[in-house]
Formats: sequence, C-alpha cells, structure tokens
Amino acid sequence: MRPTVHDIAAEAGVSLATVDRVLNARPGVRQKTVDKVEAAVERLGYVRDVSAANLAKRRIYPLLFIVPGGPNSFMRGLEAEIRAAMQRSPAERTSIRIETVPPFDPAAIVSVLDSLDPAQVTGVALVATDTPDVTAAVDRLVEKGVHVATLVSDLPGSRRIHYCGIDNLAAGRTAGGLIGRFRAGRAGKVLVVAGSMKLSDHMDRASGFAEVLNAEFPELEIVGPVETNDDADAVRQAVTAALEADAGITAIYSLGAGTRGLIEALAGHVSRKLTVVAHEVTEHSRQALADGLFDAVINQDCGHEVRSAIRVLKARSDGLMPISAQERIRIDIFLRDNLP
Amino acid sequence: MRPTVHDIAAEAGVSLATVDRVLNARPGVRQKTVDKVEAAVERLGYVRDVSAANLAKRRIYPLLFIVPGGPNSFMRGLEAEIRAAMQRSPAERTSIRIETVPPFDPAAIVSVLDSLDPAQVTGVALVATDTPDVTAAVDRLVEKGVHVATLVSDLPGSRRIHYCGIDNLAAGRTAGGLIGRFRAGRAGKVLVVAGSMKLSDHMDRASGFAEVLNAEFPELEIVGPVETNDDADAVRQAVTAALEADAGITAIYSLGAGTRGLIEALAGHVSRKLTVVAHEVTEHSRQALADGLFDAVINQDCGHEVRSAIRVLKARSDGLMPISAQERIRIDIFLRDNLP
DNA sequence: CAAATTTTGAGGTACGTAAATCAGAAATCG
DNA sequence: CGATTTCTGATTTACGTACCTCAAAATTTG
Repeated sequence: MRPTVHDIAAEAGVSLATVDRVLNARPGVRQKTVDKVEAAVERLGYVRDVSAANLAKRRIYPLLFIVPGGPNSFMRGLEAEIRAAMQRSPAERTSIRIETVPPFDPAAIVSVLDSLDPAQVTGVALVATDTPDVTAAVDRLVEKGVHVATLVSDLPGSRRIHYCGIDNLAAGRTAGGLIGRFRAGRAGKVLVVAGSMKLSDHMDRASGFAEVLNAEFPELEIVGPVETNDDADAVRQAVTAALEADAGITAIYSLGAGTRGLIEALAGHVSRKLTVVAHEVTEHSRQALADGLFDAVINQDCGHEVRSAIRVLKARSDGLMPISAQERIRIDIFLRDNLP
Repeated sequence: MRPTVHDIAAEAGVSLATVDRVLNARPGVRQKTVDKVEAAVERLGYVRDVSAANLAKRRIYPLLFIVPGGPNSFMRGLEAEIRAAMQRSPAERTSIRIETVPPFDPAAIVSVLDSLDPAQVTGVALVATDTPDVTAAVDRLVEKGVHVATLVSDLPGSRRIHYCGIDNLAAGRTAGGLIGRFRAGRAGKVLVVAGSMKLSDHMDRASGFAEVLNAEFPELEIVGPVETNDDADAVRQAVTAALEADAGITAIYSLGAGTRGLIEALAGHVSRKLTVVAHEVTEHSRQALADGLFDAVINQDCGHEVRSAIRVLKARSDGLMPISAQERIRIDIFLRDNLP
C-alpha cells in the first residue's frame, strides 16, 4: 500500500496540518519541522496522489493556441490536433481556445498577444514569424506573467519558455543526407524551394541542408532557395520555371509548404527522374510518395507538438520546469514503405 | 462547470444510485430508466471524472512483462523502459513485474506462462518466439482470463489481444527502399543478416525486404539471409566470411541484433564503401552511424511499445477495446543527421 | 517573567465517484 | 388480488488531498 499524508504525519510525529503545510510550501513551519517531514517523505517514499490532488484543488488551465489560417495543409492538421486536445480537456483540466490569424502577418499576432488578459489565460502556444515585433510582444506577455511556448517555428532570443518543434537545422541536414545518398555520387544541381526566410524554421532547414551538401556531397550544387510564401501556385510556377531553365537540376528539396504546387510541377517532368524530398506528411505528399514522385518526406508529428506544448505550459503554470529531454520532437522520415 | 453524477440524476429525474447503476453497467435497472439516464448524460455532455473515479475505486493492475535475458542491447533497452514504467506505477495504478527468460528458449516462456495465477496477474506482455508451444501456452493463459499482448515480435494465430510493435513487413520494405535508392541503380549483391527465422519479426523483415528488391530494384541480388542467433561473434564471422567470399556484395541489410559484430566485420572492409542498413538504435549503431559506417538505422521506439502495452492491457482489464489506430508503433529511420 | 509572536495540532469540509445497505415502490406472476 | 420479484431511492462511507478555522503550545521578544 503506498503511503498517504496520514502515514507521513505519523512517521514524522507531526500533525496532518503540518504535513500539508510542508508539502504545499505554505509558510509558518520551522525549518526543523520541515526537515522532519521531508525525512519522513523520503523514508516512506511518499508520492502525492495526483488524481486526488487534482480533485481537491479543482484547478483548470486556460490555454490559448495561436495558429495561422489559410489553406496550408500542415497548419490545418495542427489545428485538428489542437481540437483533439480540446476534446480531452475535461480529463486534462485544460480549457483551450484557438485563435486563427492571417499567415505571414506579424502584426496580427502582436495584436492578439497584446490583447490578452493574464487573468484569463495562463499559457499561450503560438506559431510565430521570427520578427522583432513578435518577439517584443511575446516578451511583454511573459512580463505580464503569462507563459509562452513557440510551436513549429521558434522565436530565438525571446523569453518563451519552450520551443515545441523539431530541430530544423537537423531536419535540413537530414534532407541533405538523404538526397546526397540518393544521388550516390552523381553530380548535379539541387533546387531548394522555401516558403519564407522570415520563418526561422525555413531558414534553419536551408542552412542545415547546405551544410551537409557542402561538407559531404560536393558534387551537388544548390540552386536557390526560391521563396514562394508557401503558396502552392507560386511553388508550381517557380519549380516549373527552374526545371525548364536548367537541365542540370536532378534533385529538389522542398522545405516549406505548397506541396500541391510542387506535385503539379513534377507531373510535367516525370521523365527526368528527379530525386525529391519534401516536408510534412499530408494528403498530397502521401499520394506523391505512393506514386513514386517523392522519394522521401520529412515530417514532424504535430500531435506530439501540441501535446508537448500543453504539458509544458501546464507544468510551468505549476512552477515546474519541463523535462527537456522528454519533450524532444523527433524528425520523422517517411518513404512510401513506412507510411502510416 | 462540467456536470457531475448529481446533475445527471437531477436531469434524468432519478436517484444518484440509479445513475451509478447505469454508468457502471450494474444490473437491476429497467431499460426505460437506462434510456432516461443515458439521454441525460447525452444532453449534459457528462464525462466521468477519471481522477475521482480512480480515487474511489482503488484498483491496481498487476501486470507481468516477459523479456529475453542475455546481452542483446535492444532487449536491455526494452527492460530499461519497463523499469521506467515501474517508476511511474503509483501514478498509473499498475504493479509491474519483470520475468527474464533465456533467449530463444520457447520452453522457458511456456513454463512461466503456465505458472501464472490469474488472481495475481491481470495482464501479460511478452517477447515471444513464434513456435506452436508458446502459442498454445498463450491460448491457455487467455482461457484462464488473463489478457496477453505480444511485444516486439508477434504471435500470429494466437489469442493475444494486441501486438505492440512495428509492422515488420513494412520495416523490411523500408530497408529495401532505402538500400535500393542508396545504390541508385548500380547492380550488386545485398547480404542479408538475420538472427533467427523462428522469430516472426525477422521473418517478416526478410520477406518485406525481398519483396521491394524484387519489385523495384531488380539490379540488386539478395545473398542470404544468414542466421546468427543474434550473437555478435556469429555476425562478425558470417559477415567477414561473406565479404571475403563474394566481391560482388555492395550492401548489407542486418535485420537482427548482434550489431557490434557487424561493425567489427565492417571495420576490416572500409575501402569497399558498402551501403549498410541495420536495425535498432543502440550505443553501437549510433556510433556506427556517426562514423559513416552505417547509412541508416531502422528503429522501433521500445519506450512507446512498453507504454502502449500497458495502456492496452489496462484497457482490456476494464473491458474496453484498445483504439488500434492510436496504438500503432512507427517505423523510425535514423541517419547520422537526425539521431536523437 | 509576562507579553507578543510564531508554530503546531485538531478537526472539519470539499472535490466527484464508487459501492454498499436497506427500505419502499413498482411491476409481474400465479 | 395478494405474493413475489424486480427495480428504485435515500443515505452513508470511503478514496487521498487541499484548504480552512480556531485553539493550544512553543518560542521569541521586551
């Protein structure tokens, strides 16, 4: 039978009230008594029954998720995962709200952040563009006592408590490792297609990719990155133009969204047997993998990211530090053969 | 405020006792009344407070894990994950015991299974050799009312309720897809190294691998599989012998354990620039990836598998069906660039 | 040493559910 | 129709923790 507060009280030779004061760090207990209680906790191996504690202190965590709107499949998937988390709200004692903002619009994010009432929200998770005004708004919010976590794309230099997303530098390196190995020493050019260099995740992927190609696969030359604002039509046009202009392109790394446009562009050049690596498993990229149009897709599990964000924000609201190692998001690689 | 059983009782116009009978499927309630209560639950959107319920019914789930002993790094990692789950036991209301059996010894597994008392154990998770005697012992145990889940390697045809592991056919296909693409059309032979064809996971991987190579990469010829009983020394000898005997081998797929032996064998043939894909991230394989000795490692997250097994066994003990989709274990691919 | 202050004890209520008892009501049967 | 049997209501206790009050004890201060 695992020990309860009563056992601790008996073991330490103090009253239940004192044990409670020590366990919950309430004032009015002599250090000597604190030590006695803590020793008893140690001896008996007491651990608080979280179910009972949650029941007694009927605390709820009001959280806000800020995500870009628009047709981006990945973001819609992310939103779906947040809604799934909302379904679990009762069990997790959370109260989650979603705020959709126009994509690539720092001002909109700033305006949402500045309008928040710390009394109404204990934690915010946001997909942010890495611009100084957003960073400043995050810092203002943190100053007001709200905990902030970044989602998918980080805001380095801000006072956010945690980044819930993959290591995009490593993701870029992984793409480089894949394409390099897939090309197996054959010289050629690699077209890099990005969404926006205002997004730190895209920046990082491009750097990581270039790093590996330069170091390990000097026979491959990078073309780009071309920026498309993650718009499918822009991607289609950019890729089509590049392929037609340069017959030396033998591989494509698409590190942003707008995958549909990439697929449309590739459809016109199947004979070139391009090596293609893209990001995020969506309906489109899944089909492209199955069709052999893509060789690999690098993915981040946005369900994990959302759940991690919730855990981290809750923990911080309770004054606990998140265990970073446990919250690491993995870089998934999918071929047609291991698609879920 | 979320509704409680009291609200349901008031809404349905029945007593608390009746609500309790309906919610917990206790007998002695007319269908008409059941409907009334269920309608009220529906209307108010009642969901049971799991914390409170767990507190009230102080149920614990006695579970048993059966894992092979021996030096196999992967199995030791698995055991470590089980021990980590034991640490969380208080919070999860489980009481976990580990039974270590000699590897590749069906009789030992059978003897453990047959010695179990259904009153002492509600669920068993085991890493099994796919032999008829083990299947029969599992079925006997299930007959006695104990829930059984297979871990890592499945026991198809048995009455186990769930398999907690990766789709090994898909894993083999993935290895085939990787090696095929890495070889990029260059003809050659691929040495396949397996542990034991008595393990259904090894069987499946070999089949999946062959399937993809035959269908998509006819320029690659399979040599083997050679069986090594997952013994590192046996692997070293087998690989060394094969490499020296056949200069046409350009790739190796190691689908079992004994990775240390593989690395030792490769060390003597670095000049051959072999394409190597192995299974399971361990200390050794991690180093081999970093050194460029391995091109990719396919991994199953044994932490996930253990946690999934516990969820599934608990759910079944409560008479619930596990949600299969949620319990799927992913096939992870690691290059040196995305190692965690 | 008395007064003021701090520390501790004793006891209670609450959270939402589970599970039990027992009496009374309603339905069913002969 | 009365006698069973089946259902339902009312009430109670318990789970382990949080949080509250009030009084008593211990300690410090003047």
